[in-house]
Amino acid sequence: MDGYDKYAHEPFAVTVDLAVLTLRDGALHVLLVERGQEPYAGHRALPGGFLQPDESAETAARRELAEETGLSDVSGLHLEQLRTYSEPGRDPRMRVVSVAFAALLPHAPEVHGGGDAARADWVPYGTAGPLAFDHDRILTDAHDRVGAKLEYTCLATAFCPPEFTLGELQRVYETVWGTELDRPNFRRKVLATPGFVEPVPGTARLTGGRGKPAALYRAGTATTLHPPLLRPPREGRPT
Amino acid sequence: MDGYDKYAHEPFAVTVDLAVLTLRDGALHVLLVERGQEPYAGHRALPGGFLQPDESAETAARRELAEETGLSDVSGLHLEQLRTYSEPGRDPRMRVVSVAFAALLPHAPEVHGGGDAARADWVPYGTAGPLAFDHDRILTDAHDRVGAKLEYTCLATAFCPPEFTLGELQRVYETVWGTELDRPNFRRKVLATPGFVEPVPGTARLTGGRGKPAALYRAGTATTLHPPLLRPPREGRPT
DNA sequence: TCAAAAGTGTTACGAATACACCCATGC
DNA sequence: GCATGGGTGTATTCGTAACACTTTTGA
Repeated sequence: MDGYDKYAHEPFAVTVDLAVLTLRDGALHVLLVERGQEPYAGHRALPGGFLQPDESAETAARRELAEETGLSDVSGLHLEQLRTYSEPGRDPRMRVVSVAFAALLPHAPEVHGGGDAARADWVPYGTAGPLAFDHDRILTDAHDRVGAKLEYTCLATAFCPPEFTLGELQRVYETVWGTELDRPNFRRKVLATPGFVEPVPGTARLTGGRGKPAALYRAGTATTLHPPLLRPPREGRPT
Repeated sequence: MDGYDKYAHEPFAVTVDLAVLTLRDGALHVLLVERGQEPYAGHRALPGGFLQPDESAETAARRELAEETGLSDVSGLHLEQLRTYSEPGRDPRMRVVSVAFAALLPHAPEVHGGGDAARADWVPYGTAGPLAFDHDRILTDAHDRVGAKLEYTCLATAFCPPEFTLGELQRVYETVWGTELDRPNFRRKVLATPGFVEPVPGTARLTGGRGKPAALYRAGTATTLHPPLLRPPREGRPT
């Protein structure tokens, strides 16, 4: 609008923040860093950082994840824009507009601090106390979004390793939603949706050390679920 | 993370872009401006502009809409973040990160150019030729998102005036999806979903000049649809 | 009387639910 | 054997699809 003067407008800092979710020991975990600097030094926060001049928000998200937590070249990392948080005052230092991402991981590799993060840890979802900035809000939004997308997309496979059992897939839904599902019905539903999963022939794996070995499946080619796999309507939730 | 120097990082310009959709004469229309300045002077583009230092993206979106098209104090304007476009090079002048919004309007008030927009017009969706910047992509994303959200939210009422008939609501679905729906079934489905619509007692309105006057409804309090109102699975669409 | 739009009824099919039941493995 | 987890079968219930039919208006 005002032509070409790069400094004609108040400069905005643009950052990315990542809500990295995974399943560990049957519980939803989130990747948090401990901030090494003010503001909020010593507090926990979502990993993230400033965009560099030549990279998109998606690129910056992967870079920051690698720098701050050691997660790089992660196979199967699902990265997806959540929304952008731009309220004035969300960072006390200056005007910061942050593009938030939700990231899903099949396994939970060990992480370590780096860059501006004093340390990095997997923390069970919901036990992290107040986070820095508006990161509690971002984390809640990420959880809501992931829970909703499980219903009508194949997103659940992003929590699973390349080959997985239907029991593992079901535990993804149960963990994220916090509900129990009927195993036979879940199984039929998933197998009846073309492209959701495809069998890996002739393979099986013991899961809990006990029980019948389960057949293995791969993620299929579909991305959306028609019809959707609706979560059971809990009372108290708005219809 | 380099502390407090506002100019330590390359300055990013932050803008908002709006895909404003409405129904006119039974067809989906989008609000486009004609750019008055380079780059893309004379081309059509989505309305939008730069964030100011003291406002959020949502605030900026409403302000730019008023400035560039004369739409201000619009009752029933539904505004919703779409995603943020941050690829380097999407604006030839400098690094611009744009927060895109989808906006839905019940009626289509007359609009006029203003600010940096030479003119503003309602244009039938799909007839606008190539838009400036990556605005074709943004517009497509907005249409996809709205179409998808009709399935599992009450978003359709955002296209309707405060009081509307079920026929009008059905036409929203049919226009956005480009399909025909069975009227009796649509009717039952909508009325069976608590909180979707509520009747306005003792009122009726003629719709097409002919036919039986239709009962009027208001938007209800629900925001999500359980179970969803799925669009008919067209062949060719991925399941 | 006709066309157009709203509204009701009915039947058939398919999906989701809630189970009971069988299979394979480790201990 | 028995506990544990995987896998199959089935009856019932509910939602949807398809379509016939009635009602109320303007022309």
